[in-house]
Amino acid sequence: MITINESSGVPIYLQVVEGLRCEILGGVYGPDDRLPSIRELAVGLTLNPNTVARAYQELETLGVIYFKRGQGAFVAPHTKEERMREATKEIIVKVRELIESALRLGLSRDSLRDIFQECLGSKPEKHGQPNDRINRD
Amino acid sequence: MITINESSGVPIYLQVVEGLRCEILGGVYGPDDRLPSIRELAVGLTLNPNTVARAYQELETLGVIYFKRGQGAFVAPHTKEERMREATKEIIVKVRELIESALRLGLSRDSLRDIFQECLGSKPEKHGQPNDRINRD
Amino acid sequence: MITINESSGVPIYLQVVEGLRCEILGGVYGPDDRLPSIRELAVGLTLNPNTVARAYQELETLGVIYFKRGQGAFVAPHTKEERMREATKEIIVKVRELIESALRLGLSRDSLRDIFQECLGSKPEKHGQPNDRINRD
Amino acid sequence: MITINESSGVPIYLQVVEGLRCEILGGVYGPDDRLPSIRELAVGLTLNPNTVARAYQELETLGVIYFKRGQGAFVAPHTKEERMREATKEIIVKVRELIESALRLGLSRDSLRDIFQECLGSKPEKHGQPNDRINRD
DNA sequence: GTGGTCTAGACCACG
DNA sequence: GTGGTCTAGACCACT
Repeated sequence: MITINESSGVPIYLQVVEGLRCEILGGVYGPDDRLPSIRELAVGLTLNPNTVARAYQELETLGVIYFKRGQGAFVAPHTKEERMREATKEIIVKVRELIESALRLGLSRDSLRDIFQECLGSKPEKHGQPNDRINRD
Repeated sequence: MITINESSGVPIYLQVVEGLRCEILGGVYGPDDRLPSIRELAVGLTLNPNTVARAYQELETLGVIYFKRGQGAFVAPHTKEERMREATKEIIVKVRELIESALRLGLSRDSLRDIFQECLGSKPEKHGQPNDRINRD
Repeated sequence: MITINESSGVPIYLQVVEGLRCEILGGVYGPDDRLPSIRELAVGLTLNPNTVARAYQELETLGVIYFKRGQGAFVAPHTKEERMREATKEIIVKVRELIESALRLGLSRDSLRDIFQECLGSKPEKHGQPNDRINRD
Repeated sequence: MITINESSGVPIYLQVVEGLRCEILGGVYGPDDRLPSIRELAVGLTLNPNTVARAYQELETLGVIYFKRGQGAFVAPHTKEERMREATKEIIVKVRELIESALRLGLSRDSLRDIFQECLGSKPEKHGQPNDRINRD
């Protein structure tokens, strides 16, 4: 399910975009599967249909989905590998930016490496953070 | 020196904030040193004084600087260790967010580890990316 | 046979309209011949009967076909010359619009002439474009 | 000046897009020139700002303009040649579609050639069409 | 002042 | 039912 964080500063329509991309990547919707209609999703997420429509439009220009007139939106038949490559490229860009800003703030590469290790080592448990060493302040 | 990227999407005043924080961390300005005046910096960076003023305001609320009426802005007398801890905490939050979004996009922890290693291994050369393995696709 | 391109942006019912007009012009159906019923055509093209019905309606208002209650749709007894003149008029209108928009975009009349020559010179082969000179870049 | 035809069926925001593209191509706005603000243009064309904003967004994704936060929209510094090539490619696609539909309607290549010649030969005079031969019906 | 986002509600074309 | 377009008006962040 897609979750919307209204106070995160991230535009809602982008959260919808990312949420749907994840579901498609995760196999919730296979190639040429029909996505929920704009109105349905808008009701489900208690959003304005325009906001959802904007997300769908974004996904269309990204080539992730396509529309059939009067029938709805469908998952574009790209291979999972293609989409993984796309996702990986985006993450790499973000990692680079993060590293750059961290270095500018004066952190050493070694401490960054440690931080990565700590954060990555954590299991995705909902409650309780095993990395208290990092968390304390 | 602070460099401003007008088309990076990052608000200019935040670029100024980060730039000044780096200079302070780097020792360009010591505790209780006077920072350049808003006007001076605005002229130096060819920015609107309002933008620089907003950055200074932000730095004040962050506790990094303080103002003396009629005299200007001064570096708050925190220890360098304190500021490093602050910076580290911020980076950790960002790393966590990045990891979370990457996992949601379907990347494995192992591939993430690899990406970190690759990007971290890169020397901070300005031009040219040594990590062609990652860059190509 | 009529071919439907679902993702061409052209409304499906208009594709049906044009397809039938071509068949009538081509002599597949002569004056006062009975056209396939809406249901038959819908099944044959795997379309919604509503869509085909709308195409027939359009053709009726265009004067290309007429209906007999309970019997179906029939080709209106216009001469082939009349229909050709109609078709020609429509094409001329489109050509004018195209030229106008091209001129507004800054193309010269001479380059337009060249483009026409190139595109017209192409044989109506289904696959492969002989005009690589234009296509490449 | 941009003119909007409300009853042409063409979405208004696309008319704005094409209008601005023409003005940029025509040199009304040079590289890195500032375009009228969304609100200004909306008032000038008596459109809703949202509609104009959508046109500007479209132009941004097309790479024709770029935004500076808080300052407005500016013409992207592409060469006129690049833009001409783009425009030419689009026109070629349209010409091909037009020819194809004309052939399907039964017109011969020769008559098409004649129509092109007639329409192209016409000078862009506002009133009176010299091509009465084609116009009569 | 600038653009960006969101909501609300309307109308339309299409299937 | 579907999405597409448009308007109106609100609030926000940034310069």
